[in-house]
Amino acid sequence: MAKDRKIDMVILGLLSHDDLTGYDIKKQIDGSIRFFWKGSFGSIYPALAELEKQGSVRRLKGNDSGGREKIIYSITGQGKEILRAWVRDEKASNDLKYETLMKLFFGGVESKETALRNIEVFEEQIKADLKVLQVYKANIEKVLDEEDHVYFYLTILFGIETYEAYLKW
Amino acid sequence: MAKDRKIDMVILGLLSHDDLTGYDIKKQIDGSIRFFWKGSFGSIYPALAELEKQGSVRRLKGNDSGGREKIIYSITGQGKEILRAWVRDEKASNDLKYETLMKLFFGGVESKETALRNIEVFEEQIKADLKVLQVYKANIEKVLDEEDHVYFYLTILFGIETYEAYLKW
DNA sequence: TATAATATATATCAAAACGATATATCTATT
DNA sequence: AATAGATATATCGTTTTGATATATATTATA
Repeated sequence: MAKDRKIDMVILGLLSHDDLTGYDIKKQIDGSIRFFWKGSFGSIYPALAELEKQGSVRRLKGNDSGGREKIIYSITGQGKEILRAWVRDEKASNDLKYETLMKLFFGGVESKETALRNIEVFEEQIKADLKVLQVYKANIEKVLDEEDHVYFYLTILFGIETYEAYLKW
Repeated sequence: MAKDRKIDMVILGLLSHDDLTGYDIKKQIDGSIRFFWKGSFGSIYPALAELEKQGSVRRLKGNDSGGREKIIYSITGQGKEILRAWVRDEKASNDLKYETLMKLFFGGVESKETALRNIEVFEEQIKADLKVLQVYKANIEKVLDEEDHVYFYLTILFGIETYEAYLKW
Protein backbone atom coordinates (compact mmCIF):
# COMPACT_ATOMS: atom_id res chain seq x y z
CA MET A 1 0.00 0.00 0.00
CA ALA A 2 2.29 2.72 1.38
CA LYS A 3 -0.25 5.33 0.42
CA ASP A 4 -0.53 8.51 2.38
CA ARG A 5 -3.28 10.56 0.88
CA LYS A 6 -4.99 12.34 3.74
CA ILE A 7 -7.56 13.79 1.37
CA ASP A 8 -8.82 10.23 0.82
CA MET A 9 -9.85 10.04 4.48
CA VAL A 10 -11.58 13.42 4.32
CA ILE A 11 -13.54 12.28 1.28
CA LEU A 12 -14.41 8.87 2.74
CA GLY A 13 -15.36 10.51 6.03
CA LEU A 14 -17.71 12.97 4.39
CA LEU A 15 -19.19 10.27 2.14
CA SER A 16 -19.85 8.10 5.22
CA HIS A 17 -22.50 10.66 6.16
CA ASP A 18 -23.93 11.53 2.74
CA ASP A 19 -23.65 10.89 -0.98
CA LEU A 20 -21.87 13.89 -2.44
CA THR A 21 -20.38 15.38 -5.60
CA GLY A 22 -16.80 16.65 -5.69
CA TYR A 23 -18.15 20.15 -5.47
CA ASP A 24 -20.25 19.27 -2.40
CA ILE A 25 -17.11 17.86 -0.75
CA LYS A 26 -15.29 21.11 -1.36
CA LYS A 27 -18.20 23.06 0.15
CA GLN A 28 -18.12 20.92 3.29
CA ILE A 29 -14.35 21.34 3.61
CA ASP A 30 -14.78 25.10 3.37
CA GLY A 31 -17.74 24.93 5.74
CA SER A 32 -18.22 22.60 8.66
CA ILE A 33 -14.72 21.18 8.84
CA ARG A 34 -12.78 24.31 7.90
CA PHE A 35 -11.67 24.79 11.51
CA PHE A 36 -9.37 21.80 11.29
CA TRP A 37 -8.94 20.92 7.64
CA LYS A 38 -8.32 22.42 4.22
CA GLY A 39 -8.49 20.97 0.73
CA SER A 40 -8.62 22.10 -2.87
CA PHE A 41 -10.28 20.88 -6.08
CA GLY A 42 -6.84 19.98 -7.36
CA SER A 43 -6.65 17.21 -4.79
CA ILE A 44 -10.35 16.29 -4.51
CA TYR A 45 -11.11 15.36 -8.12
CA PRO A 46 -8.02 13.22 -8.75
CA ALA A 47 -8.55 11.50 -5.37
CA LEU A 48 -12.18 10.72 -6.21
CA ALA A 49 -11.11 9.19 -9.53
CA GLU A 50 -8.55 6.97 -7.79
CA LEU A 51 -10.86 5.98 -4.96
CA GLU A 52 -13.38 4.87 -7.56
CA LYS A 53 -10.74 2.83 -9.40
CA GLN A 54 -9.81 1.18 -6.09
CA GLY A 55 -13.43 0.38 -5.31
CA SER A 56 -13.70 2.50 -2.16
CA VAL A 57 -16.25 4.76 -3.78
CA ARG A 58 -18.79 4.34 -6.58
CA ARG A 59 -20.72 6.62 -8.90
CA LEU A 60 -24.45 7.11 -8.46
CA LYS A 61 -25.54 8.10 -11.96
CA GLY A 62 -27.85 11.03 -11.61
CA ASN A 63 -27.76 12.54 -15.10
CA ASP A 64 -31.03 10.99 -16.30
CA SER A 65 -32.33 14.31 -17.53
CA GLY A 66 -29.42 14.44 -19.96
CA GLY A 67 -28.56 17.86 -18.62
CA ARG A 68 -25.39 19.11 -16.98
CA GLU A 69 -22.86 16.54 -15.87
CA LYS A 70 -22.92 15.93 -12.15
CA ILE A 71 -21.24 12.94 -10.55
CA ILE A 72 -22.65 11.90 -7.18
CA TYR A 73 -20.35 9.57 -5.26
CA SER A 74 -21.23 7.00 -2.63
CA ILE A 75 -18.96 5.13 -0.21
CA THR A 76 -18.65 1.32 -0.57
CA GLY A 77 -18.14 -1.33 2.10
CA GLN A 78 -14.45 -1.40 1.31
CA GLY A 79 -14.27 2.37 1.66
CA LYS A 80 -15.94 2.20 5.06
CA GLU A 81 -13.43 -0.39 6.25
CA ILE A 82 -10.50 1.79 5.13
CA LEU A 83 -12.02 4.74 6.99
CA ARG A 84 -12.53 2.67 10.14
CA ALA A 85 -8.94 1.40 10.04
CA TRP A 86 -7.70 4.99 9.78
CA VAL A 87 -9.82 6.14 12.75
CA ARG A 88 -8.51 3.20 14.81
CA ASP A 89 -4.89 4.08 14.04
CA GLU A 90 -3.62 6.32 16.84
CA LYS A 91 -0.89 8.10 14.93
CA ALA A 92 -1.90 11.40 13.43
CA SER A 93 -0.01 14.43 12.20
CA ASN A 94 -1.28 17.85 13.17
CA ASP A 95 0.14 20.41 10.77
CA LEU A 96 -0.41 24.05 11.51
CA LYS A 97 0.53 26.82 9.10
CA TYR A 98 -0.50 30.01 10.78
CA GLU A 99 0.86 32.80 8.63
CA THR A 100 -0.66 35.55 10.80
CA LEU A 101 1.23 34.32 13.86
CA MET A 102 4.42 33.97 11.86
CA LYS A 103 4.09 37.60 10.81
CA LEU A 104 3.68 38.50 14.44
CA PHE A 105 6.66 36.38 15.45
CA PHE A 106 8.90 38.06 12.91
CA GLY A 107 7.26 41.44 13.45
CA GLY A 108 10.43 42.83 15.03
CA VAL A 109 11.79 43.72 11.60
CA GLU A 110 8.93 46.14 11.03
CA SER A 111 7.15 48.85 13.01
CA LYS A 112 4.98 48.40 16.09
CA GLU A 113 2.06 49.82 14.12
CA THR A 114 2.31 47.02 11.56
CA ALA A 115 2.42 44.40 14.32
CA LEU A 116 -0.66 45.88 15.95
CA ARG A 117 -2.47 45.94 12.62
CA ASN A 118 -1.65 42.23 12.13
CA ILE A 119 -3.12 41.45 15.53
CA GLU A 120 -6.29 43.32 14.57
CA VAL A 121 -6.64 41.35 11.33
CA PHE A 122 -6.23 38.14 13.29
CA GLU A 123 -8.87 39.18 15.81
CA GLU A 124 -11.40 40.13 13.14
CA GLN A 125 -11.01 36.77 11.48
CA ILE A 126 -11.47 34.91 14.75
CA LYS A 127 -14.59 36.88 15.67
CA ALA A 128 -16.16 35.92 12.35
CA ASP A 129 -15.26 32.25 12.82
CA LEU A 130 -16.64 32.23 16.36
CA LYS A 131 -20.02 33.46 15.17
CA VAL A 132 -20.28 30.61 12.67
CA LEU A 133 -19.23 28.07 15.29
CA GLN A 134 -21.91 29.19 17.69
CA VAL A 135 -24.58 28.81 15.03
CA TYR A 136 -23.34 25.26 14.42
CA LYS A 137 -23.41 24.51 18.13
CA ALA A 138 -27.00 25.75 18.49
CA ASN A 139 -28.17 23.62 15.56
CA ILE A 140 -26.44 20.50 16.77
CA GLU A 141 -27.75 20.80 20.31
CA LYS A 142 -31.27 20.41 18.90
CA VAL A 143 -30.49 16.93 17.58
CA LEU A 144 -27.94 15.90 20.18
CA ASP A 145 -29.61 12.65 21.24
CA GLU A 146 -29.03 11.20 17.79
CA GLU A 147 -26.00 8.91 17.89
CA ASP A 148 -23.65 10.25 15.26
CA HIS A 149 -23.92 13.92 16.11
CA VAL A 150 -22.04 13.57 19.38
CA TYR A 151 -18.75 13.52 17.51
CA PHE A 152 -19.68 16.61 15.53
CA TYR A 153 -20.59 18.36 18.74
CA LEU A 154 -17.28 17.51 20.37
CA THR A 155 -15.21 18.92 17.54
CA ILE A 156 -17.27 22.07 17.30
CA LEU A 157 -17.04 22.60 21.04
CA PHE A 158 -13.30 22.31 20.59
CA GLY A 159 -13.39 25.02 17.95
CA ILE A 160 -15.30 27.40 20.21
CA GLU A 161 -12.96 26.88 23.17
CA THR A 162 -9.94 27.47 20.97
CA TYR A 163 -11.22 30.61 19.35
CA GLU A 164 -12.32 32.06 22.65
CA ALA A 165 -8.75 31.54 23.86
CA TYR A 166 -7.51 33.43 20.79
CA LEU A 167 -9.83 36.32 21.55
CA LYS A 168 -8.91 36.45 25.23
CA TRP A 169 -5.33 36.70 24.07
CA MET B 1 6.87 37.32 -9.95
CA ALA B 2 3.82 35.29 -8.96
CA LYS B 3 5.94 33.50 -6.40
CA ASP B 4 4.31 32.09 -3.35
CA ARG B 5 6.92 30.24 -1.39
CA LYS B 6 5.99 30.62 2.27
CA ILE B 7 9.09 28.73 3.32
CA ASP B 8 11.13 31.66 1.99
CA MET B 9 9.60 33.91 4.65
CA VAL B 10 10.23 31.38 7.41
CA ILE B 11 13.87 31.18 6.36
CA LEU B 12 14.31 34.94 6.02
CA GLY B 13 12.54 35.49 9.33
CA LEU B 14 14.80 33.07 11.18
CA LEU B 15 17.90 34.47 9.47
CA SER B 16 16.87 37.98 10.53
CA HIS B 17 17.67 36.91 14.09
CA ASP B 18 20.73 34.71 13.53
CA ASP B 19 23.07 33.26 10.93
CA LEU B 20 22.04 29.63 10.47
CA THR B 21 22.65 26.46 8.48
CA GLY B 22 19.80 24.61 6.76
CA TYR B 23 19.90 22.09 9.55
CA ASP B 24 19.64 24.84 12.19
CA ILE B 25 16.59 26.22 10.38
CA LYS B 26 14.94 22.82 10.53
CA LYS B 27 15.68 22.59 14.26
CA GLN B 28 14.07 25.98 14.89
CA ILE B 29 11.01 25.02 12.85
CA ASP B 30 10.66 21.85 14.93
CA GLY B 31 11.36 23.83 18.11
CA SER B 32 10.35 27.39 18.86
CA ILE B 33 7.96 27.94 15.97
CA ARG B 34 6.47 24.46 15.79
CA PHE B 35 3.25 25.74 17.38
CA PHE B 36 2.33 27.63 14.26
CA TRP B 37 4.55 26.35 11.43
CA LYS B 38 5.93 23.19 9.86
CA GLY B 39 8.59 22.61 7.23
CA SER B 40 10.78 19.84 5.87
CA PHE B 41 14.34 19.57 4.53
CA GLY B 42 12.90 18.95 1.10
CA SER B 43 11.66 22.52 1.01
CA ILE B 44 14.38 24.21 3.08
CA TYR B 45 17.48 23.29 1.05
CA PRO B 46 16.06 24.10 -2.39
CA ALA B 47 14.65 27.36 -1.02
CA LEU B 48 18.03 28.35 0.45
CA ALA B 49 19.71 27.69 -2.91
CA GLU B 50 17.18 29.88 -4.70
CA LEU B 51 17.27 32.64 -2.11
CA GLU B 52 21.04 32.74 -2.55
CA LYS B 53 20.72 32.93 -6.34
CA GLN B 54 18.25 35.82 -5.88
CA GLY B 55 20.59 37.64 -3.52
CA SER B 56 18.31 37.56 -0.48
CA VAL B 57 20.75 35.38 1.40
CA ARG B 58 24.50 34.81 1.27
CA ARG B 59 26.95 32.13 2.36
CA LEU B 60 29.26 32.71 5.29
CA LYS B 61 32.08 30.32 4.52
CA GLY B 62 32.93 28.50 7.75
CA ASN B 63 34.78 25.46 6.48
CA ASP B 64 38.30 26.79 7.21
CA SER B 65 39.28 23.63 9.04
CA GLY B 66 38.73 21.70 5.81
CA GLY B 67 36.45 19.36 7.69
CA ARG B 68 32.83 18.53 7.12
CA GLU B 69 30.82 20.71 4.81
CA LYS B 70 28.59 23.13 6.68
CA ILE B 71 26.99 26.11 4.99
CA ILE B 72 26.10 28.99 7.26
CA TYR B 73 23.66 31.46 5.69
CA SER B 74 23.17 35.15 6.43
CA ILE B 75 20.35 37.48 5.39
CA THR B 76 21.19 40.37 3.02
CA GLY B 77 19.68 43.87 2.85
CA GLN B 78 17.49 42.74 -0.03
CA GLY B 79 16.33 39.74 2.00
CA LYS B 80 15.40 42.01 4.90
CA GLU B 81 13.36 44.24 2.62
CA ILE B 82 11.45 41.25 1.20
CA LEU B 83 10.72 40.08 4.75
CA ARG B 84 9.52 43.54 5.79
CA ALA B 85 7.22 43.77 2.78
CA TRP B 86 5.71 40.40 3.67
CA VAL B 87 5.11 41.45 7.30
CA ARG B 88 3.47 44.68 6.11
CA ASP B 89 1.13 42.79 3.79
CA GLU B 90 -2.10 42.12 5.69
CA LYS B 91 -3.26 39.11 3.77
CA ALA B 92 -2.28 35.78 5.28
CA SER B 93 -3.57 32.24 4.94
CA ASN B 94 -3.99 30.19 8.09
CA ASP B 95 -4.06 26.52 7.13
CA LEU B 96 -4.82 23.94 9.75
CA LYS B 97 -4.60 20.20 9.17
CA TYR B 98 -5.57 18.63 12.45
CA GLU B 99 -5.76 14.91 11.76
CA THR B 100 -6.61 14.06 15.40
CA LEU B 101 -9.70 16.25 15.27
CA MET B 102 -10.68 14.82 11.91
CA LYS B 103 -10.52 11.34 13.40
CA LEU B 104 -12.76 12.55 16.18
CA PHE B 105 -15.15 14.19 13.74
CA PHE B 106 -15.53 11.00 11.73
CA GLY B 107 -15.37 8.84 14.87
CA GLY B 108 -19.01 7.81 14.42
CA VAL B 109 -17.98 5.02 12.07
CA GLU B 110 -16.00 3.32 14.84
CA SER B 111 -16.55 2.48 18.50
CA LYS B 112 -16.85 4.93 21.38
CA GLU B 113 -13.73 3.38 22.91
CA THR B 114 -11.68 4.31 19.86
CA ALA B 115 -12.98 7.88 19.98
CA LEU B 116 -12.08 8.17 23.65
CA ARG B 117 -8.61 6.80 22.95
CA ASN B 118 -8.13 9.42 20.24
CA ILE B 119 -9.10 12.14 22.70
CA GLU B 120 -6.53 10.81 25.16
CA VAL B 121 -3.77 10.85 22.54
CA PHE B 122 -4.68 14.44 21.72
CA GLU B 123 -4.60 15.43 25.39
CA GLU B 124 -1.20 13.84 26.01
CA GLN B 125 0.28 15.68 23.08
CA ILE B 126 -1.12 19.00 24.26
CA LYS B 127 0.15 18.53 27.79
CA ALA B 128 3.67 17.94 26.46
CA ASP B 129 3.47 21.04 24.26
CA LEU B 130 2.17 23.16 27.12
CA LYS B 131 5.16 22.25 29.27
CA VAL B 132 7.59 23.36 26.57
CA LEU B 133 5.67 26.60 26.04
CA GLN B 134 5.84 27.48 29.72
CA VAL B 135 9.61 27.00 29.75
CA TYR B 136 9.85 29.34 26.77
CA LYS B 137 7.68 31.89 28.52
CA ALA B 138 9.80 31.84 31.67
CA ASN B 139 13.02 32.32 29.70
CA ILE B 140 11.65 35.16 27.66
CA GLU B 141 10.26 37.02 30.65
CA LYS B 142 13.82 37.37 31.93
CA VAL B 143 14.87 39.42 28.89
CA LEU B 144 11.55 41.07 28.19
CA ASP B 145 12.78 44.66 28.16
CA GLU B 146 14.93 43.96 25.11
CA GLU B 147 13.10 45.25 22.03
CA ASP B 148 12.78 42.25 19.73
CA HIS B 149 11.64 39.71 22.29
CA VAL B 150 8.23 41.30 22.73
CA TYR B 151 7.03 39.67 19.53
CA PHE B 152 8.31 36.27 20.60
CA TYR B 153 6.52 36.71 23.90
CA LEU B 154 3.24 37.55 22.23
CA THR B 155 3.24 34.47 20.04
CA ILE B 156 4.20 32.17 22.88
CA LEU B 157 1.52 33.64 25.09
CA PHE B 158 -0.88 32.86 22.29
CA GLY B 159 0.31 29.27 22.24
CA ILE B 160 -0.26 28.85 25.97
CA GLU B 161 -3.75 30.32 25.85
CA THR B 162 -4.69 28.06 22.97
CA TYR B 163 -3.38 24.88 24.50
CA GLU B 164 -5.01 25.62 27.82
CA ALA B 165 -8.28 25.93 25.93
CA TYR B 166 -7.65 22.51 24.37
CA LEU B 167 -7.06 20.98 27.78
CA LYS B 168 -10.12 22.59 29.31
CA TRP B 169 -12.07 21.05 26.49
C1' DT C 1 39.84 1.55 23.62
C1' DA C 2 36.99 -0.07 20.16
C1' DT C 3 32.31 0.11 18.48
C1' DA C 4 27.82 1.06 18.36
C1' DA C 5 24.36 4.51 18.43
C1' DT C 6 22.83 8.98 17.89
C1' DA C 7 23.16 13.77 16.30
C1' DT C 8 24.73 16.77 12.71
C1' DA C 9 24.54 18.10 7.91
C1' DT C 10 23.37 18.37 2.89
C1' DA C 11 20.85 16.68 -0.88
C1' DT C 12 17.42 14.43 -3.91
C1' DC C 13 12.99 12.44 -5.48
C1' DA C 14 8.34 10.50 -6.12
C1' DA C 15 3.99 11.53 -4.48
C1' DA C 16 0.76 14.76 -2.69
C1' DA C 17 -1.42 19.15 -2.34
C1' DC C 18 -1.99 23.98 -3.52
C1' DG C 19 -3.78 27.59 -6.05
C1' DA C 20 -5.01 29.33 -10.26
C1' DT C 21 -7.32 28.85 -14.41
C1' DA C 22 -10.42 26.96 -18.13
C1' DT C 23 -14.85 25.56 -19.48
C1' DA C 24 -19.75 25.22 -19.23
C1' DT C 25 -24.39 25.09 -17.22
C1' DC C 26 -27.91 26.67 -14.11
C1' DT C 27 -30.29 30.37 -11.36
C1' DA C 28 -31.49 34.84 -9.83
C1' DT C 29 -31.62 39.74 -10.53
C1' DT C 30 -32.18 44.15 -12.80
C1' DA D 1 -32.48 39.98 -22.60
C1' DA D 2 -28.34 40.67 -20.29
C1' DT D 3 -25.44 40.26 -16.48
C1' DA D 4 -23.72 38.25 -12.45
C1' DG D 5 -23.04 34.65 -9.43
C1' DA D 6 -23.39 29.86 -7.98
C1' DT D 7 -22.76 25.11 -9.45
C1' DA D 8 -19.78 21.61 -11.42
C1' DT D 9 -15.76 19.06 -13.40
C1' DA D 10 -11.11 19.13 -14.85
C1' DT D 11 -6.20 20.20 -15.56
C1' DC D 12 -1.57 22.17 -14.77
C1' DG D 13 2.67 24.34 -13.06
C1' DT D 14 4.58 25.13 -8.61
C1' DT D 15 5.29 24.05 -3.91
C1' DT D 16 5.66 20.92 -0.13
C1' DT D 17 5.85 16.54 2.04
C1' DG D 18 7.88 12.54 3.66
C1' DA D 19 11.20 9.26 2.87
C1' DT D 20 15.62 7.99 1.76
C1' DA D 21 20.70 8.30 0.68
C1' DT D 22 25.15 9.67 2.06
C1' DA D 23 28.74 11.01 5.17
C1' DT D 24 30.93 13.02 9.22
C1' DA D 25 31.02 14.24 14.25
C1' DT D 26 29.87 13.23 18.89
C1' DT D 27 28.42 10.61 22.77
C1' DA D 28 27.47 6.35 25.21
C1' DT D 29 28.52 1.66 26.42
C1' DA D 30 30.58 -2.83 26.57
